Amino acid sequence: MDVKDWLATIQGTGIARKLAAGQMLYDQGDPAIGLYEVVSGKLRQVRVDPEGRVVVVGIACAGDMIAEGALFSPIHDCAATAVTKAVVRLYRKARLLAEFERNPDASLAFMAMLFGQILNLRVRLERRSIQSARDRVLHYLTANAGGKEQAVALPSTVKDLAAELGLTHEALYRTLSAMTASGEIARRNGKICLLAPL
Amino acid sequence: MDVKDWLATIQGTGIARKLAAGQMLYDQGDPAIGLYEVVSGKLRQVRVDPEGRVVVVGIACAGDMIAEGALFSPIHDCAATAVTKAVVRLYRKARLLAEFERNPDASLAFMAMLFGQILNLRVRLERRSIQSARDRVLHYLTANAGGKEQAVALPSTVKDLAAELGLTHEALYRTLSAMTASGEIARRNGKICLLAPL
DNA sequence: CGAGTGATTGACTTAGATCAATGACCGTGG
DNA sequence: CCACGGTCATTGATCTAAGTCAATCACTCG
Repeated sequence: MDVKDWLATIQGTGIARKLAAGQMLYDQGDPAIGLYEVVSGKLRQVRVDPEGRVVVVGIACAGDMIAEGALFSPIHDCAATAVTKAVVRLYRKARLLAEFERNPDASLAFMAMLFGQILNLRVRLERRSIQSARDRVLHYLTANAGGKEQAVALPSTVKDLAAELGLTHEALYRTLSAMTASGEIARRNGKICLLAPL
Repeated sequence: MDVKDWLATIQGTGIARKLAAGQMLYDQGDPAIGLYEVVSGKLRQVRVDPEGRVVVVGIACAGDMIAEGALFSPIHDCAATAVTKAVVRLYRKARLLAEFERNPDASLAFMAMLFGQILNLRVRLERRSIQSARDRVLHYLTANAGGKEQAVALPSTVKDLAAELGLTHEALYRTLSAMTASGEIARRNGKICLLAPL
């Protein structure tokens, strides 16, 4: 059983909320009342570390869940802001916990979802161990390419992708240009296509 | 309820196994039969990515759990090798799943543990967004310092720490030397002490 | 007692960070 | 409707921190 299936079963209990582009859903440190499913649009999750540096934790798209930590912590450990117009659905802590009490399959589905995130984080961390900007981009593309012709839609802006890859946006632009010039990739309306090596 | 408490309740079901230093517990791709608790010693978890690069996923010490993914995947996604002489306890998949069916608190404890890992990974990822080697080291130290005088025991070798921080070992040695010289840190028998700024 | 590995330091090079400037685009308000 | 402020995209020039190559010493293990 998948989280989505299971969420569907308690769908009625979710409270929908609309966000305008740029609107903040919650801030780091806000009391956590539950977790959210992204129904449409994109949200940017951001953490600021003790020294004041800003780190993009991730970009959540339709279907993703955010703030799972709400179940285990009284406050949010990162902030979430709508990048585009967005709709989210809130699932209250108490209700979810009750569901877990009652339905072990739901628990398992939730664990699997959490573990999926762990895997995702591991891959992202692994990527940061790659020195070369080009190889890092390639790693990202191969890990995320989908569809008939290997294409990746950029999560939000190129700047965000740069942050995700741990590069400055300038370095990423340059790398992307170089890779386009060398025929490794092609950019088509907001997507990056991975071209097969000859 | 904490995972440890709960594990303690089913302790009897764990199967202990001894490892010599350097011995591999399981390899990436091996069938996963369950997850392990590290009873003593240290294990290094390593992943090799499709291009053949080696990435240290983490160093597990006594009390840590490894291979949680076993519950959700038929094979191991990384390899685990004993760094020192070590003892691990195996908890079989089926038994854990049965426990989850029966005891929702166990499920919750397990989820909390998984979430703890997510948080840990997030912090590590965040650290990689820091440019300067010095600041990265500082971030690591402040995040991990414990005890009366802020000290961090290096997980295994300095080389491993370098990998964890995403630096070459040379760069780390130099940074550590510079920081020692400037009085920011002190090194005492395998520990790094964070010295308060004047 | 070698062989293998970690720790440490030196010299040199380079990829990417920084600083800087420009054009495109978008929403907003007068 | 258009001017304006803001942000993103893109490219250039410069600089430096960290990577790379290389050598040495210490230590452990069979």
